[in-house]
Amino acid sequence: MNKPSSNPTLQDIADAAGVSTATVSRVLNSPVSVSAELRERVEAQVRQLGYVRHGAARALASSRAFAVGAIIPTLESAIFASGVNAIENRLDAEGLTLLLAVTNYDPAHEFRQVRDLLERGVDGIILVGRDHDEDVFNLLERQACPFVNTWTYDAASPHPCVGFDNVAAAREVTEHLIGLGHRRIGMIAGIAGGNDRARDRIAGVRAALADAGLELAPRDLVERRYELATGRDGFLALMERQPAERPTAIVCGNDVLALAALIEAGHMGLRVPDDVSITGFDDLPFCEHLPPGLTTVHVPSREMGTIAAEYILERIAGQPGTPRVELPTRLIVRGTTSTPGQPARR
Amino acid sequence: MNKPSSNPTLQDIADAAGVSTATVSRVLNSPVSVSAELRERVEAQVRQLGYVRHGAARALASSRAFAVGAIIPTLESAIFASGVNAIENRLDAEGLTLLLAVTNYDPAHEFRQVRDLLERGVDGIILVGRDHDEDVFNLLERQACPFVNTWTYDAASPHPCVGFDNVAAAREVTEHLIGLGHRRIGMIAGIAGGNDRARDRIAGVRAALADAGLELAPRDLVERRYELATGRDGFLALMERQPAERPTAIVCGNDVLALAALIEAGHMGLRVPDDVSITGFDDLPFCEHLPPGLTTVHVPSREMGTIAAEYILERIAGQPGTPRVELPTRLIVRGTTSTPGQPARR
DNA sequence: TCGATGTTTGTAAGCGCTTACAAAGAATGC
DNA sequence: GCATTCTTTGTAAGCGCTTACAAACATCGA
Repeated sequence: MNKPSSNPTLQDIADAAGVSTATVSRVLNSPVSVSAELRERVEAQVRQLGYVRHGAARALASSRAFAVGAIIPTLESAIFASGVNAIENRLDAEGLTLLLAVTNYDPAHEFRQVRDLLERGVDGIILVGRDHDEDVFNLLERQACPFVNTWTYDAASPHPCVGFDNVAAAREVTEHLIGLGHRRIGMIAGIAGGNDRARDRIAGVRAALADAGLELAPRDLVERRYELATGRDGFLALMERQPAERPTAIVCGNDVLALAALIEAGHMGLRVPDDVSITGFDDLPFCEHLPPGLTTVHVPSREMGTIAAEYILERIAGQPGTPRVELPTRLIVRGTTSTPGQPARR
Repeated sequence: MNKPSSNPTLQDIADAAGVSTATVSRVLNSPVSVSAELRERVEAQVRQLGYVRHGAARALASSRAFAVGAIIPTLESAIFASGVNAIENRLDAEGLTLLLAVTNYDPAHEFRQVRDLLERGVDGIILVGRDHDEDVFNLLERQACPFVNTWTYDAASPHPCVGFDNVAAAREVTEHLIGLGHRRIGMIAGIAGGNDRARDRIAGVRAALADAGLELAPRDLVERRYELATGRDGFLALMERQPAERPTAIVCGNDVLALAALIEAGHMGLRVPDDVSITGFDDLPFCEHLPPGLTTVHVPSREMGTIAAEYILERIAGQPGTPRVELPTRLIVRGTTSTPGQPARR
C-alpha cells in the first residue's frame, strides 16, 4: 500500500530482495532455475511492490512480444465469436496475449492493422480468408512473421491456411436443393470483390448447377453486403417477378442474408419453404431457433481457431507446423428447404 | 527488393540517408521540424528499405505505447460493434491503435486482460460497465493509466464513465407498458451478478412498477444468459402458467432475450403483442426488421465510443477531460407492444 | 582429497528507439 | 558589423529488460 514515486522496475525488486536483476528475471520467466529460497524472496517482493512487467522492455530485450494478432472482418455478427474465443483460449494457455483487430471489410484498413500489429512486434498473425492486399503478404514475409489464413482452404494456395472448402460446401447445399427437385435456383451472395469466401460460394453454386445441366442466370444472382436491409433488398430483387420467372430456391451467402430473405419473404407473403426454399451458411446460433429452422452449412469455427492458434504456436517454436489443414463442414437440413411447391417437411 | 539480413533499424535508415538517427526519428514523428531536403532523403530510404518501426523500442524510449485498450464482454452479439468501431475511428485519427480484448463476462479473465494490456503499456483503457474486480481498479490507479467505464452512467461513481442511465431507460420502457394498461409485467433479465447493466435494468423496472403501485413478483423475474436458448427457457418459465397467472407483458434485458421470447412465444402459440407484449434493449439492427418490429431502447453506442475515446485522448494529453458524460437513450416503440388483450397497433 | 561436473547466481552488454542538450549555421535588429 | 535569437542537426544517455558468459559454490566419483 506504500506508493513509490513510479512503478517498480526489475531493479527495484532485485534491490528489495537482495538479488540481481537476472535472478528476478529468472523467477519471472523460468522459476525452476532458481533456488526455492531466492524464488520465494523474490516472489514476495513482486507481490509486495505490485510489480507489473514492462512489456516493451521485455519485447525489446527478448525480441518476442508474447502476443499474436488476429484480424477479423467484422464485429457485426457472431460469425467470428467462437473462432476468436478458441484462439484466445489456446494462446492464453501458452501465456500469449491475443491482440484483436477489425477491418470492416476494408483492404486498406487491413493493411494498416497488419502493419500496426507488426510494429507491436506480434509473434504471429491470424487472418481471415486468403484475399489480402499484395502488400500485406509482402510485409508479413519481409518481417518473417508467421501467419495463417483461416475460414478458407485452398490446396493450391502459396500461403498457409486452415479452414474449409467454401466451394464444396456451397456445392453441397446446392446439390441438396437440386436433389429436392429445384431447377431454378437463385443466390444472394456476399460482395465477392475482395472476399474469397463469397466468391467461392458463388463458384460452388455454379458448379453444382452445371453438374446438373443447370445454370445460375445473371438475373438470379445478386451480391449484397451482409446486412438485413441489403439482404432483404436482394431477396426482393430476385423474387419480385411473375411467379413463373422466379427461382424456387435461394442460396444465401451467409445466415444473415438468409435471415433477411426469410424476413422479406414473410413481408412479401411468400411461405417458406412452400413457396420458396432458403438456405444459409455459418450455422449461427439463431438458425436452429428461428422457425422453421434454417437449413444451413455448419462451419467448425471453434476447431478452426484452435488449429490456427496451434499452427502459429508451432511456428513460433521454430517448427514448420502443418501449413494447410482442411476441416469438414456439415450440411444441416432444417425446415427452410423442401420440394418445390410442396409443404414443409416439418 | 534487396533483402537485408534482418529488418532495417533506424540506424540503417540514418546511414543510408547520411543523417543521424535523431533526424530519422524526427522525420517519422514530427516531420515539420526537419528541413525539406533531409526529410525527403530520409523518407526515400524509409520506403526503399521497407522500414517498419520497432514499437517496443519506441515504447521503451518514449514511455508511450501509442495504443489504447478496450475490453468488451462478448463477441456473440453485435452490441459492441458500432461502439468499438467508433472508438477505433477516433483513435486511428490520432495515430493510436486499438487493442481489443474480450472477457466473456468472466471477471477473472477481465483482470488478466487488464493486466496484459497494462504490461503492453497501453496509454489508456476503455471498459464496459462499472462492475469490475476491485483489483482491476487498484491496478489501473497504481499504474496511473487513464480509463473510463462505458455503457453506464452513474453520477455517484468514483470512476469516470460515459454512458446512459440504465435504470432510467428500463423505467421508461416499463412506464410505456404501464401506460398501455399492463398491470402484471414480467422480466427476463440478464445475469445480474457482476453485471451492473443487468442489475440497473431490473432496478428500473422495479422503480416504474413501484411508482404505479405495482411490483415485480419474484416469480415474474428470471435471470438468463444473453442467449436464445436460455432466453426461450426464461420466457417459458414465465409463461407456462394458467393464462390468469401470467404477466401480460415481458421486459427483456436485451434484444437477444427479446428475440428469444418472440421465438418461444411463437412456439407456444402465443401471439405478440395480442397475447403478450415484449420489449428489448439495445436496438440491434434486427429489431426493426423482425416482424412485427421489436419495441426496444435505442442505445447511442457510436456516440458513446467516440466520447470515450476522446476522454482517453484528453487524459493522455495531460488534460483532465470530462469524467462523467451522460448520453440519452430513446424508447423505440414498434409492433411488439400494445394494450393488453388487444390487437397490434400496426 | 582432488579434479570434473553440475547448479545457482551475478555481471554487464545490448535490444532500437527518443530526447535533452550541445553545436553550428542562418536570420535578425540595431 | 556584431551580438542575439531562431532553426536545424547531431551526440549520446538512457528506457527496463533478457541473456551470454563468467564466477562461485556444491556434489561426486575414484
